[in-house]
Amino acid sequence: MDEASFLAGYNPRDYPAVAVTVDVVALTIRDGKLCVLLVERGQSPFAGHRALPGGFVRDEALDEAALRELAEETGLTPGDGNQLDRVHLEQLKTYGDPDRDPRMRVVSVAYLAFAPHLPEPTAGSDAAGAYWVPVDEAKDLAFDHDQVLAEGLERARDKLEYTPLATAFVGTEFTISELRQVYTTVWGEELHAGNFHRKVLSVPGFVESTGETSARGGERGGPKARLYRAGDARLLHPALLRPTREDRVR
Amino acid sequence: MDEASFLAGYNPRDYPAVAVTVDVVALTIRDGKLCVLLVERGQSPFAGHRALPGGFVRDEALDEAALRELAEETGLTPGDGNQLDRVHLEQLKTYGDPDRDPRMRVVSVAYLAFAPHLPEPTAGSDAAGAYWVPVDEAKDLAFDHDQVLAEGLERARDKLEYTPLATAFVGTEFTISELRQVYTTVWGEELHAGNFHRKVLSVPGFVESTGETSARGGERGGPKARLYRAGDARLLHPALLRPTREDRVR
DNA sequence: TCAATACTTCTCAGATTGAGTAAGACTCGA
DNA sequence: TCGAGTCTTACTCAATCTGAGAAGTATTGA
Repeated sequence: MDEASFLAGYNPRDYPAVAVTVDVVALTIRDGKLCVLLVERGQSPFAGHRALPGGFVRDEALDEAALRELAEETGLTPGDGNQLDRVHLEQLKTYGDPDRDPRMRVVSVAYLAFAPHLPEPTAGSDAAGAYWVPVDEAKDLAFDHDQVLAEGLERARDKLEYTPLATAFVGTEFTISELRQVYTTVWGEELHAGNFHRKVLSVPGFVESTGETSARGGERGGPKARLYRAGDARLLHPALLRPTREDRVR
Repeated sequence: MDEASFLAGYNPRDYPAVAVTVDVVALTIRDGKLCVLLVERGQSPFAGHRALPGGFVRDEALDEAALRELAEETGLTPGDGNQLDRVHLEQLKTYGDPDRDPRMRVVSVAYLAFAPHLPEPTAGSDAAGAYWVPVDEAKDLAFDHDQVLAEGLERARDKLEYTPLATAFVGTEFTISELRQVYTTVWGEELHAGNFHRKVLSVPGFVESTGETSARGGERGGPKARLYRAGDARLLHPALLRPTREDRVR
């Protein structure tokens, strides 16, 4: 289509019908593992495969559609004072290869969601077919969802470096250790506890002290730890860089 | 829509028709200024306003649609050995507010393009209505394109820090000074020439020497400079951080 | 009570950064 | 042709940041 016909106005009936959906890569940490929310597909295509939760966009903004899908699959109601209100949602990427869905042209806007510990979706609800799966067991997903998940994980790992995203995985009050465990879980690498501590406290606006102390020490011993909450920084400066970056440079 | 009806199959006729377009934020440096490619709108809505180049997605991948739109508006043919082959294209974000186009629901996938010096689109071609505009003069654009441009610029400024993106704005062979001018132009900040030099050469894979020297010195004096080409790094480590980040942290 | 754990702080050497300086190559205009 | 000004490149140095190790102490489970 040239510029003239573009300006002449839209006539979508001249083009094949396109469906627009949202898919959500919802990540949380359960039992020390990074997990993603998946749904079981009952019907063809990809019957028996698992897929990212998602669905058609209605008369709503794309962000709203993503939050709605997440709410439906987790069984939680947004704005209800539950953990869903603390979920961090951001757009990941849009996937629109002509043959990514065998039935028709589907353009899917993928979202990335970071959540603190959410309850297991309850059976009997709309969310009956959804459950949390450790990311390293989430393979063979329907459509191009393997790729979507992979790109979502890469984005999450990167954002941990230069944004306070890690605080979205813990409760409103947390210890430096809990925060460090988010990093080690998502990155799959151990971090030097002392240096991490120094670094987190030295980045302006990353965390602020509550003045309180945790109720008890670690599971296997150790002293009580001071509690912090997320600060007002939107970017970490200086950033918390991953130790072994050289591998990922080229 | 609940999970059951989602799995039951798509029936897009149950939903309002949605059009999918691509819009391109094409950036280049001309006369020491960061410029964006805009087209003039002749028709309502937003007649007389300028807009980002874009159009409907056909039976093609989204990336292909973006490259095609860019080719049509610049008057260049992809794969033709011209500068278009060196353009770096990446997806920016998808915009889909229900009322962003007054005529119907339009979901637009925005792309960011970084180009070395491209020719001015020639009059008489399809690209007659397109021209390069310094980004600080690109205001009052049609639809939500002010916002799209703003987010594209922010992305470009960020990516200069941790990717070798700057090399996409210069020729295949360039001097360290030319590279530094890309940074100062995009960031709008002066950089210490000596430190920049040291830093660029110390980042593995950022640039590699050609062994050659520029044909002449700077416009107003100075010695000839060594020539480099882009290296094989995809990420800069350590990154080239902007000097005044504190302002942007919260 | 003991051994193990782990929060927090400290130390120290090495690397990196920002700011300044300097030698020499080059351009332009007088 | 010469001199002033410009620019590339390299070097210096103090301040800061980093990674690695270790110390001191509080707390846990056995």
